[in-house]
Amino acid sequence: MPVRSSIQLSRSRVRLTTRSPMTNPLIARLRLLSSLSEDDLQILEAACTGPQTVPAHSDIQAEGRGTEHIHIVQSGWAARYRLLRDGRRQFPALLIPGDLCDIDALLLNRTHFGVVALTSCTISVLPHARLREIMESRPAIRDVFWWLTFVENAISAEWTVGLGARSAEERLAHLFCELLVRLATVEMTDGNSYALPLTQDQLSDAVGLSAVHLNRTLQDLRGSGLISLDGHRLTIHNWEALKDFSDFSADYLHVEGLRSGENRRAAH
Amino acid sequence: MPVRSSIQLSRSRVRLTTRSPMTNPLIARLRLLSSLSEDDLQILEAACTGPQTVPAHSDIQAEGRGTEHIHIVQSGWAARYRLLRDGRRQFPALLIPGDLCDIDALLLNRTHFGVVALTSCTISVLPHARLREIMESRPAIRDVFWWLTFVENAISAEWTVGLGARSAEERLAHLFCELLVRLATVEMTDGNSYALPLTQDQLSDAVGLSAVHLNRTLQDLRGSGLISLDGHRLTIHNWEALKDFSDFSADYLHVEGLRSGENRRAAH
DNA sequence: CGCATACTTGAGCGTTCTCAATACAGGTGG
DNA sequence: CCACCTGTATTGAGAACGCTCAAGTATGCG
Repeated sequence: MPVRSSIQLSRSRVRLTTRSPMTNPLIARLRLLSSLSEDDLQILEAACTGPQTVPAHSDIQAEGRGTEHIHIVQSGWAARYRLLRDGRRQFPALLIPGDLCDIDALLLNRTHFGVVALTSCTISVLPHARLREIMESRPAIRDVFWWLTFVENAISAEWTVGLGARSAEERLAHLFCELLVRLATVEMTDGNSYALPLTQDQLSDAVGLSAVHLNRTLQDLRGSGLISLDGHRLTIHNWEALKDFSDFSADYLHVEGLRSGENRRAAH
Repeated sequence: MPVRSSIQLSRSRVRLTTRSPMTNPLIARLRLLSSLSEDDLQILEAACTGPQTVPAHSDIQAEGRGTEHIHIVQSGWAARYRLLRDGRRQFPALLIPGDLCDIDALLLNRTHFGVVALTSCTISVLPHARLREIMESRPAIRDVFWWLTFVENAISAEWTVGLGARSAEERLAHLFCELLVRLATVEMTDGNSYALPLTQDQLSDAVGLSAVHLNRTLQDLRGSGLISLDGHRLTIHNWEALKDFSDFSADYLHVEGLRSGENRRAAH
């Protein structure tokens, strides 16, 4: 039993050698977590058109607008955001490669949240019309997108709990745990360490703290020896202790994948 | 222009005379907000089995369990909850008649949130297997359930924003606005007033405040003349002012109903 | 080298918390 | 009808937490 255990996701379904580093991370994630066939994955990948670059700080999707595409983060970090009257800003979600920015626009007229690129991002686009076609002919894909919606919902609920009931330090530690697990599913971690290219300002909008207090909280966390954050690389020195401190459990991220599906099959 | 304007939802599709007071509130809500046919509504209503009574304070769905049914609130108030190690509790969602308690269990193995009855509730049950059958034969119903998921998601995001960026008083005022609109869709309001059967303890778990501070915040709100809360009836004396104070906009509740659907039709 | 952005630190204030006591309400049994 | 009991609401006081304002220090880029 190593003193510093490290997070480990099952990678049984992943064939690293067959994937170029430029592979769509959403596809990578679904290959790992869903039971979609290679066929389905390829159809989906083909439907994602033209990754285009969005510079940091600019909107991927403006607040209150409609859209006819789903935006998918290919590389870089983004966030859903909401501006309050007096200029306060809150991120209800942080988006990393493989995340859908605005799937809710598929059925909702307007997204009342904007999506902003926190770093320079490449974003690919999946037209609603095309996705509807695909979902019609491939029910498994439809289920996967619904599943993704549920997972997002679970993350959102967990953030609500954190903001409502956890202290600043716990909240931040919890976020670092969440990010390790989520980044691991798209192979953006290196052991217990990952690149965290956000500014403290941006982090503070995610955890609902002022930038000043975020800075101090970060120092407390560093001081406790649980993590370090130098340059923009976050390292978790003691995963078990950080998990324990922040009361983190990866359950809500549903990293174990889709329900195995006897019931679904039985029903069809 | 009345000084105290009152909230008004379009009720054009509702035929009040044809509905008994015992009608399934989920069906009532969908009749109002979705474009489901009367046929679809009836199929759905028929699939909701045996409303059963759950006493206040007991679990409708235990934390971390799986389930083979969707639980639907018929009457009474419930909440999704999450317990933290040290006993703190947070509600990521408040559930009123017509709400689905645990639709995510349809695709997720376990719900990591519990559902508790806040008052005595009647809960009806929709078996997953049956719902899957129905969704297979009635795509419109499938879309409506996905739409409901998105709306929940939007509410959850809005709560995140509130907890992260709004003051105690704004947060509480915002919740009162939200509840007015949501209750109006199931006809549980009387003008700008509604029964709010929750204890202050329960309210405090929804807005992430201590019970003591919730009490004081409530008094501030009462003192400002915007609302009153006597017995368990909440009255909003000045809807516009309360909306303005809490920066509330009903957009995120999507009370205007499903997207009109040209795109959906075009794709099929 | 200089400017802009990000990070850090200090100090004081305001909000929200905890602990603890008190008041009030509804329901039960004597 | 009253005494009591439990749960809920209210109040006070002090402490902790997180905020704002403001200054100062890195760091990176042109």
